[in-house]
Amino acid sequence: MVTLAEVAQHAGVSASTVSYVLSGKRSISTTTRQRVEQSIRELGYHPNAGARALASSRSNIIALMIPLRTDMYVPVMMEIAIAVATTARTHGYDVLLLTGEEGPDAVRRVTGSGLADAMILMDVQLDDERLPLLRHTDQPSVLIGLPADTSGLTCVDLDFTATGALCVEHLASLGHRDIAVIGEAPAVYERHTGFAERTLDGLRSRARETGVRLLHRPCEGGYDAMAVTLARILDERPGTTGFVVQNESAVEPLLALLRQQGRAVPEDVSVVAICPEQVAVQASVRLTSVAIPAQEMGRHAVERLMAKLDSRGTDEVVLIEPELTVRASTGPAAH
Amino acid sequence: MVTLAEVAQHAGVSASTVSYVLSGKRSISTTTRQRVEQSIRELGYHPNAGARALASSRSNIIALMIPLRTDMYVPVMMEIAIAVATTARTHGYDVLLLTGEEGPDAVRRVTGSGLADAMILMDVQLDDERLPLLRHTDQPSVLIGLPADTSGLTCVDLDFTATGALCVEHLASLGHRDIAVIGEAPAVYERHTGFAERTLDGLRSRARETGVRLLHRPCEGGYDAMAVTLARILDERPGTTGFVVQNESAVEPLLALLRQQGRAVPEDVSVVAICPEQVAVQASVRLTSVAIPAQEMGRHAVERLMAKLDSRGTDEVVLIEPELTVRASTGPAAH
DNA sequence: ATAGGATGTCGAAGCGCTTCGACAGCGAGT
DNA sequence: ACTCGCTGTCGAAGCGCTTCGACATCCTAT
Repeated sequence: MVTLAEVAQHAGVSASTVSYVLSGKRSISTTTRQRVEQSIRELGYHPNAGARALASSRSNIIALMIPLRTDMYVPVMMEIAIAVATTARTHGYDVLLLTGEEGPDAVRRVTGSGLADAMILMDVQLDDERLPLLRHTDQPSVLIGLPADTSGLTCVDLDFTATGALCVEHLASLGHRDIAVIGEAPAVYERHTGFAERTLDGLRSRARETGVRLLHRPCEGGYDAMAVTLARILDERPGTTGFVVQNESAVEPLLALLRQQGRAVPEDVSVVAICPEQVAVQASVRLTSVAIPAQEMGRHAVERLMAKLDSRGTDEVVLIEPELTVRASTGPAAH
Repeated sequence: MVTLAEVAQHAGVSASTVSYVLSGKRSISTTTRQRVEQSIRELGYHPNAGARALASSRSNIIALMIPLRTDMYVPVMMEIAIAVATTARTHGYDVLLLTGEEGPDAVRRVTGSGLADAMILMDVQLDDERLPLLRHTDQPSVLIGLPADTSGLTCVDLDFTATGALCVEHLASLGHRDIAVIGEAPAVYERHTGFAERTLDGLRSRARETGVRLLHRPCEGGYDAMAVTLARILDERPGTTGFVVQNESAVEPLLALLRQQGRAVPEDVSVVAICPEQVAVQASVRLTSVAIPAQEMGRHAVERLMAKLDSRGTDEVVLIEPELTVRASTGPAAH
C-alpha cells in the first residue's frame, strides 16, 4: 500500500507539500505540483480514507437511510438512491446505505462515530422519531419527504398537495363530477406517511372548490385487492367516471378490471396516475399522470446537503412543482 | 465528541483497557469490564470510525456495487441491497453504495483507499472488466451473478440453467409441445448478462431432451412491445400453448393480451414466470413461477464475504437451487 | 517455600494523514 | 541598500484508536 510519505520521497518533496497538492489548500508552484502528480500516478497512490478522516475529521461520506419496508414505491426508492449516489460522487462523496431497521440508533451511531459527515433520510413519517435527534445534532441532514413539523429541518419533496389538486383539477375540467381515489395500502396511511396524507388534502380541497364528489379508498397492490376495492367503489358511487390512482401496483389491475367490465378508457372513464414516468408510459393504456421525479429529488437532496456542508445554505423546504402530462387515459366525461 | 481517553479516565483505567473491553481481544476482569461499560453508557461514547480504521486497518465497511441501469429487475436489486445491508449489520459491518458508473475505477479507489474491507458486485457481465482487478487484489469479494470464467472468484446466484430446465420440464410434462420464451430486453442479451444466457441454455437443452419446440424472443417491457412480440410469436408458431416469461415488465401485458385475444389461462395457454414471488402472486392470474430469491442471494453473499474476511471459506460458486411453485397459470395442454 | 504459568492491566509506539506556524527566497517600494 | 510582504515549502504536532511487550498479582504444583 502506497503512502503519502512514499509519494513525497519519490517526488523529492515533503509530505505536507504532497498533501497541499492534493487538497489545494495552499498555493504550490506549477513545477512542484506536476512532479508530485506524476509521482502519484506512477505509484498508483490512493489516500487512505481512515487516516484522512481521522486527521481532518471529515469522512467524505454521506449516509442514506432507506426504508426497510418494500410495500411501496420500490422503483422510486431505488431511483432516488442511485441519484443520490451518483450526485454525491460528483462532489467527492461516497454513500453509506443504512436501512430503517436500526431506527434512531442508526442516527446516533453515525453521528457519534463520525462515520458520515451528513445524512439523507427517506420515508419520513409525519411524526418521525428520528427528528428530535436531527434537530439536536450539528450534523447536516436533509429529509426526502415532509414531516408534520419542519422547523429546523431541510426537506425535499414533490409538492403532493399540489399534485392532488392538479389531478382533481384536470378531471374536473373535463367534466367529471364523481371521482374515486385509489390510494396506497392502508398500512401506509396508518403510519402517517406524509405524502399520502398531503395528496389527500390536495385532492379534497380542490374537490371542494370545484364541487366534485370524492371517494377515497386505500388499496393493497395486486389484482384481487383491486377487484374488491373497485367493486365497492362502483357500488357506493355507480356514477364514478374519474379515477386517481396513487399506488403503482394497483395501476395495471385497475385497467384490466375496467376493460373486463366493458368500461372503456378514456371514453367511459378517465384515469390519472401519480407514479413514475416509466409506469405511466409502459401501462396497457398510456396514462395521463403526474410523475414522481425520483432522480430530481435525489439530486436536490444531495445539493442541499453539500450547501450545508459548505455552510452556505439554510434550512428550508424545497417542494418540487408537480407536472401533469396528458396522455391517453383521460378524456371528457360521458353524460 | 467523547473519546476513548475520556472513557478511560472516567472509569479510572487506561485507554488500552477500554480498547480491550470493546474488542474482547484480551481477558478483562468482570468488575473492570462493568465499570468501563458503565462509563461508556454514561458518556454516550461511540468509537471514532476513522481512528479505528487507521489503527486497525479495517474499516468494517463492505462496498456494494449496484448497476446504474434500471432496465431490469429493479425490485430484485433493491431487495438484494436491503438484504445485504441488514445482514452486514448483524456482523458489525456497514455498506457503502457504489453505482456501476465508475466501473473498474471504483474497485481501484475502494481497494486503494481502504475505504472498504471487501466488496460485493451485482450485475456481473459474462466478461466483466472488473474481474481481473478482483483476481489481483487481496481484498475479498463476492459476485452476485456468474461470469464466464469463475476461477479465483466467489459467486452466488440462482441456478438459472436449472431454472430454465425446470420451466420447460413443467410445461412439457403437462403436454405442451410448442413453447415460446419471452425474454429480457435485447440490450440485456447484447451485453451478455450471464443469467439471461444461462436461462436460455437451460431452456434449450431441456427442450431438446424432451422433444419440445422452443422459440425465444427478447422483449422490451411494456404493453406495446409485448403486443408486437406476441403477434410475431403467434404468427411464426400458431400452435404455441406454453409461455415462459423472464421479464417482469412483460408479465402483466402478456396476460392482458392473451385475455384480449380470447386465449384463456390456463385452459388454452399456460404461462410460467421467472420473477420475484411478489410479482407472481400479485399478477392478474396467480402465476406458476420460479422465484428469484433476492433476499437469500444477498444474505448468502454477505455470509460468504464474512467467511473470507475471517479467512475461513474459500473461493467457490454457490448456486441456489430453483424452486417452481405451481399456481393458477399452468395446466394440461389443450389438444 | 518457590518457581512457573495464568490472568489482568498499563505505557508507548505507531497507523497515514492534515494543518499550523516558521521560514527561506524573492521582487517591489522607499 | 534595506525593509516589507508575498509565495512556496517544510517540520512537527496531533487526530483517536489498536496492539505489542512489559509487568504486577495471584494461584497452583512441586
